[in-house]
Amino acid sequence: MTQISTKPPSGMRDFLPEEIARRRYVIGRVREIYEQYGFQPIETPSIENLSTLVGKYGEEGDQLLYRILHRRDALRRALDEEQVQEADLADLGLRYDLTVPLARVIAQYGNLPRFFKRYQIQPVWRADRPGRGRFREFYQCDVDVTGTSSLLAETDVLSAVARVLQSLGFEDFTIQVNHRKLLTMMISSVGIDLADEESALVAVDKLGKIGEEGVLKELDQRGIEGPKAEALLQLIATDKTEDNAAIAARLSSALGSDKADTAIAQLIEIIETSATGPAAGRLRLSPGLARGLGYYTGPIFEITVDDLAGSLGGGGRYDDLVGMFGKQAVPAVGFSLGLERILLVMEERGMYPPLQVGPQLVLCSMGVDTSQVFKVAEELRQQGLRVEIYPEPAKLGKQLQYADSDGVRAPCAAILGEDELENGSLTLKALASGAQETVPVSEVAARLGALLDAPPAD
RNA sequence: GUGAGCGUAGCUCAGGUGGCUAGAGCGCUUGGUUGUGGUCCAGGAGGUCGGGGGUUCAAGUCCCCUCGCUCACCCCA
Repeated sequence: MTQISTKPPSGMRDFLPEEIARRRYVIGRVREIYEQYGFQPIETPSIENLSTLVGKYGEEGDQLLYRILHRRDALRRALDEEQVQEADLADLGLRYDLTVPLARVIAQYGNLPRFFKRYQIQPVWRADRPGRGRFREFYQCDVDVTGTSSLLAETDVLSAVARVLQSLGFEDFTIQVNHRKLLTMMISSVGIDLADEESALVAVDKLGKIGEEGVLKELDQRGIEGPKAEALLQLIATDKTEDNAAIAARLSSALGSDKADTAIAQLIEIIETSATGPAAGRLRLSPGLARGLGYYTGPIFEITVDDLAGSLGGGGRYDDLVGMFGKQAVPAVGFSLGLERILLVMEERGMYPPLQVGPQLVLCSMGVDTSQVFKVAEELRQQGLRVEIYPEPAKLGKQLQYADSDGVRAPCAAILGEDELENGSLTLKALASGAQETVPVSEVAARLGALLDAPPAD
């Protein structure tokens, strides 16, 4: 093939104006509400030192990091080494999430507020295989609170994301809640070796998808003996009639340890505190919820809706991550909304309001000098209108057709001919109804609304 | 990484068992209509049929390889 491919790389996308309008609408809501909850925006570089990223996400995550080769001489030197290791060839990587860069920022700057509440909406990159709602470059919308172990931070973060979804029109989401320490205790209480913890959790996490039979089979494949697997499944399996209090009581008596009770009490406190906010009634104790990322230490969360296999977002407490940068440990909790997932579900459910970003008015002209046309356009723009000028001489019909074509979809055309120019006026034409009116240039913005509302002329 | 399916015009897609210059709708464009579009009529442009190889007198069609995309699994946002 001699032609150069014009497609973007697999898993990456171009966004055309229509798509941008939808993305901006959602991002706008997210920002508005995150700020209402007192979070401040930050941004960090797309590229981090590899040492910042490696070892934070578990083995699987390390595999999915996009690595950036050394440049020029450094690469040549690395290639000349006797036994070249993959690790020697790269020193930088694209960020895999927004949480680790935040932890680096917290460790780096000593003068941040004691309770740093930040949000961050930027793309991240993962080298895995694209699928439905999965991309190699995708946006996350993170909120985090650092510097406090108070469970109010959890409540705040969960309420903020619940409010975002609510304001976008979601009525049916569930926030699943679990605790990392509870998972560990469940694993050990049934006699599974802690070395198998991660493996067992992956299997357990699939309960909702593959059912009890499926989980038992999967646990067996992972070398966990039948009786232990059964016992673990007993702990995590819940049915819809079992409410949060019942699940909590059951786990407490089954595990019978103070540590377990502490974790359970934390989750209950989060749920109870949230009861007066937007997350009320949405939180559900899910003993099987595991989450893949390695850095969580306390409560963990995930938001799901029934018609999406994955999640709309997830988060949790990560009290040890900042300390991994070799400085003082700082407790933190955060949540990440997946922009692409939200957009996918909204698209499928038709949840977008009408969004208009193109020109409100296309200025069409007939036999008028371009400098005059431009002058009039500027006057309209000064009135606050979004104005596009038809740039070439053409028949009026063609200009009108263009103004109403896909991808422009201006609600109105303005006609500037010799007559209008002479009178300092424009002929406005509402393109949907055909209603038409000649008005002074200075009054176009004021008259436009009424004209667009006018009944169709025939 | 595993399994299945699909790649024909800018877009959505037709093209039984191989057979003339590869089609339709939409879109684009010219004219009918020297300042009124979205209807109608007549024309026009646009395709290495994803790429490479093979079988054949003959391949969009059959076979092999390859690339890309989609769906499911895996994992995740």
